[in-house]
Amino acid sequence: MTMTTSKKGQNPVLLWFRKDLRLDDNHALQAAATSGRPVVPIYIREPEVDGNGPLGAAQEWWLHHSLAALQKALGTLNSGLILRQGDPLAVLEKLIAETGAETIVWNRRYDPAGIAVDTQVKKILRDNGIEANSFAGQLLHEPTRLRTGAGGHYKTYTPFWRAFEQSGEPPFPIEAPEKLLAPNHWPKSDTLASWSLLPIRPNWASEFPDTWTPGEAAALEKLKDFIDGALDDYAVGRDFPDTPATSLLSPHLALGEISPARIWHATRGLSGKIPTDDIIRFRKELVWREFCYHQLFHFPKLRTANWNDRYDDFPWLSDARRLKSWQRGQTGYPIVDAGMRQLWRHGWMHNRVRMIAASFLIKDLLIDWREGEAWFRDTLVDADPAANTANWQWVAGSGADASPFFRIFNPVLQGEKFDPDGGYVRTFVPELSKLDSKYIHRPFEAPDDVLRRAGIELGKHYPRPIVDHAVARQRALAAHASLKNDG
DNA sequence: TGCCGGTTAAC
DNA sequence: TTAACCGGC
Repeated sequence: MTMTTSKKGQNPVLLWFRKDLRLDDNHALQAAATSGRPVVPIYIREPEVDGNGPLGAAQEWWLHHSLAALQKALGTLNSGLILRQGDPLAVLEKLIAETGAETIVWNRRYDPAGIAVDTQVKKILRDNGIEANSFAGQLLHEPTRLRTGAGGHYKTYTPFWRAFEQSGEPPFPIEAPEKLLAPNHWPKSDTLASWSLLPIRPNWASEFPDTWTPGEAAALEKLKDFIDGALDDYAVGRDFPDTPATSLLSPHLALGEISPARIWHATRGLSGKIPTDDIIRFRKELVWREFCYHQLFHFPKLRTANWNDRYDDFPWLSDARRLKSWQRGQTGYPIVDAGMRQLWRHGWMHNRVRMIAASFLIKDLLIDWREGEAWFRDTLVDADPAANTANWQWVAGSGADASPFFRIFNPVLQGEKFDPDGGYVRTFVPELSKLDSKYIHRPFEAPDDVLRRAGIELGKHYPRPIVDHAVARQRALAAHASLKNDG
């Protein structure tokens, strides 16, 4: 049968994948699979919005491999994945014309640019007689679901968490379908290689595969490993960057290779009916993700504007040299440099170290948090439009329920507290690997003979601190005090 | 999900 | 001399 002879009822359903690159717990997929019609799964590489690519470079590396994995997984359902690029509405209209589709389904996304696109697409397609249906599943609950007693949105985490807990269990995940009906005629697809998502020269992602396996299968495996292992010590272990105590699920979540509902419900029943401290702690992190989307939904400018406009007059410094030192992990503070180099090598940084590195940029260097947000967005494989922006504002003090600005991390003390033996530093700052643990977080205070024995000449093998923390702290407090005191 | 400096109390 | 505590930033 050819396209032109296909009868009504055999018109395919377009299944539009976005940041939901999975078969498990996928409601749009479920709707397509149970429609009784052939399904044409598609992925559209969308153009830049707001002068920023939708994805940073590290996440494009991930996307490449994730799409390859999804293509393969769809193959096991006797289906496939059509790749197109361009303005989504134009691409969809073309695909509708090519396939005769009368229905399109997708899972909702919650970043402002995505919402704007989807709202327009849905309206225009519906005006043209196309059935366009969207589904939930990227969050545990829709960002509009929880309301304060006064009917507004939450501005602090603890009441949000309480309301979340009291509002009932998140929906249970659904299983992947076993089969999809293939169309009689597959539309043309771009090749994945033609999108050039992988870095070529220099290949800064060369070590990513040692750390990461993108794709749904690896995500589910990682979840199982975490539940069976590290979750048991999560509440304490999560703060120690040299300990494998975190889930490592963030990049999988960021592109929707695994659903938060799947994760949430996987943590039940480990120790009877009552969740342990470790489980609660972990679930609270999932709910922080929800809280970040809650903020972004109700304050769409979150990436570019201070949530608290009191910070609009903050006297940030422009300092390209120091910004570059921070980006390259050459600040002279080992815990900061280890974190920034882990970010570059693995596309990921341990959460505790993210806070330390972010505090250093904002408070020790007085560089605008937006510079940090942009760098993380480009280099993190788990970059998320809500979490990345909300968390930078959290450190800066400008965000919702943010850390007070006067909470300034001392990078030496933080290193000594959370990386006491310096194992994390030695891994990512190898030039310090032979330094005594006593000085591993303060090489600038090490006696000459200690440095000599470790083969280190400060200023040559490893930088002296680019700022004196005690001085920088005072400068930061003074800068903060210069703001109008209205809250 | 701080740090700092001052005070107090025990030795 | 040091640990514990506290207020201020």
